Amino acid sequence: MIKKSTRDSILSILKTSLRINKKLNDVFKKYEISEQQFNILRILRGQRGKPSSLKTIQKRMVHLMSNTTRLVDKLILKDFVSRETCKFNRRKIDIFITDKGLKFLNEINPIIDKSEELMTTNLSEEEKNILTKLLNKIAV
Amino acid sequence: MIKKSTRDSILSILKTSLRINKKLNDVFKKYEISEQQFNILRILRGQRGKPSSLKTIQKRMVHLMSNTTRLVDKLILKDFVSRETCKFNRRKIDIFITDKGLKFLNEINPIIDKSEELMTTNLSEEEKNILTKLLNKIAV
DNA sequence: TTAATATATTTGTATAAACAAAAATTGTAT
DNA sequence: ATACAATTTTTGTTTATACAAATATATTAA
Repeated sequence: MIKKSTRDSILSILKTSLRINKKLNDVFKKYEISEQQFNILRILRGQRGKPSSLKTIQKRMVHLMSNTTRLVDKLILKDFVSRETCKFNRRKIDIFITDKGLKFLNEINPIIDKSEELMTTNLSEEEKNILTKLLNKIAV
Repeated sequence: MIKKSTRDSILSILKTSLRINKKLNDVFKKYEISEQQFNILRILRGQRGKPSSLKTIQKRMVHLMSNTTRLVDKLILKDFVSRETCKFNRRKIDIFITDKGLKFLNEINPIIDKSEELMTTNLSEEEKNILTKLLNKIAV
């Protein structure tokens, strides 16, 4: 028999995650971008000019799903990233964020940040830290 | 500027949720059922013989997505549920879990439970309770 | 050098999800 | 009774996801 505390905590994680995603997606939708595309942009910005390969991006993505290729395709259509084959290893694809991509990111990022702050207003600093610590001990 | 504690806690929730889902899906996959189908079966079992309408199921589902119809279609193919139009309101569809469905659920449920216990072994009872309490204060 | 193996990306395909619109039935107001 | 609105479910369509197979390049070993 499963413990009530176990079921409750697991279920709370799943449900809270869905609530968070829902709120974030409201913002993403307004800006006509998907969460995954947004995450890729952030990963690329973090590179500060250095190119990323698809593999690198994929490893860092929150949702490690399969089709980074097709996500990048969409970002290219929007002119948010550029893609060229790596000079030193032609198997690799170098992906960069464009100025337009950076500009877009700088526009939407504070809104996401604000949304995240708003979602956690009911928690103190200390509580957020405890929460993070506890979560990191789950399903490792 | 977003607080580190905020970003960390939100990201931890999303990532932990993905880890949990991944582990659960390993079990579901082995039993050739989807998480959503499993959830529907559990909702139906909770009715103890009383029929559920699609609407009721949808409201109780963790992922409140749209296509309960097609999920039920799949459960019917497996003979896990049955469907008939409600006698009193012909717009409604009465959905029941079958004996085969119950049997299946009783088989897979303890495995899911065990998996959930395993995922939370690093937390004490008290920690799990704290976790649940903190999560329920987020994105409400 | 050649063959075999490993790595990185792309493509194909099958399935699921999101969303809107349609269809069927019921309830309500005039 | 009729028209109109509300409820419940189904269907259509577009997009996303998961997974496997294919392709291209690089590395290693014989």
